[in-house]
Amino acid sequence: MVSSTPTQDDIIAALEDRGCRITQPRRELAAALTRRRDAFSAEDLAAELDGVGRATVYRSLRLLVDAGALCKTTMPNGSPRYSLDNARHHHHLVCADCGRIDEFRHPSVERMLRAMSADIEGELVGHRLEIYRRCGVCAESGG
Amino acid sequence: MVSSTPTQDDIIAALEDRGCRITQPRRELAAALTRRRDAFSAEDLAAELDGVGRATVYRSLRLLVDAGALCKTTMPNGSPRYSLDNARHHHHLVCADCGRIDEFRHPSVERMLRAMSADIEGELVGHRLEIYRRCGVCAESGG
DNA sequence: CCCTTATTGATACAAGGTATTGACAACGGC
DNA sequence: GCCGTTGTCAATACCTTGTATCAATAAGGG
Repeated sequence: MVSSTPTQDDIIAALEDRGCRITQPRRELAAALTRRRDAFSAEDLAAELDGVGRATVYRSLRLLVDAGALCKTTMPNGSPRYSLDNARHHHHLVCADCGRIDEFRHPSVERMLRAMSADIEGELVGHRLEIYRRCGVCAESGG
Repeated sequence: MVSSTPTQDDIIAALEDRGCRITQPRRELAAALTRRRDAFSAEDLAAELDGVGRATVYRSLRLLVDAGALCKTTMPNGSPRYSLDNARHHHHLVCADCGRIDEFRHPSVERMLRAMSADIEGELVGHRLEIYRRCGVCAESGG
């Protein structure tokens, strides 16, 4: 159970758990991920990893999202960003200005889903929730 | 105030309200929209509107989303869909199987947002919420 | 009816991602 | 420790969902 920022080994372990082979490109990718403290685009990451093919970066990102080691978040303009997954179940607090992504958990979200499932026909199979805000830094700097 | 499924005239009116010119392509597009009872992709619509350029379709869809006559929703796989906007403020109930999109309003959503805004640093500027389910039809037919 | 200006269609381009394919390398078996 | 299987790789082509550009056109106010 990973409960704080994952290390390179945590990411590798997530792949091993899924029965994936641990290859050199995946090791490089895991290392690059742990160096990133912020949210990033797949293209950014691919550009950083010179020896690794673009398709491999995309494939690995998908694997890691499926494995729960990464989160994929949508910016207000629809552009996707990836970030390390710190906690179990959470949602995303996205700064509409600087793009910074924080995870958060709030009991009201689960409460909302429970309340809705009672009133909704059919079985709930998932949800997508992003909260957009201006973060503290942007609120101060931006007028 | 449009409160049930909009007609072609409602869509045209939404464009007029924004000071847009009512052109032949936009009339055709509005007619095509009212013929669609389901959610659709922009490419589908563009393919249906033979005389209308692809760029025009995309431009008009954006206008109509901005004007509040259309909703843009994200499917579980990330692919976008458009649907007519029936009510004022609402969220989307998307069937993960057939792609059917229903609008819904539930007080718990607003309650959740209020509760969170109290606990979140910075100003909330928006949100994105989709609920994925299996609709009644799919639950019956699909085993 | 004319003039201004928004709008159009065509086309090129961009972002983000998947499919294909021949080559390669991980790793289990021995 | 070597070998064969098979997952994975890089490269590349392609797809989807748009946006930018630009010359030609048509809406609609005066």
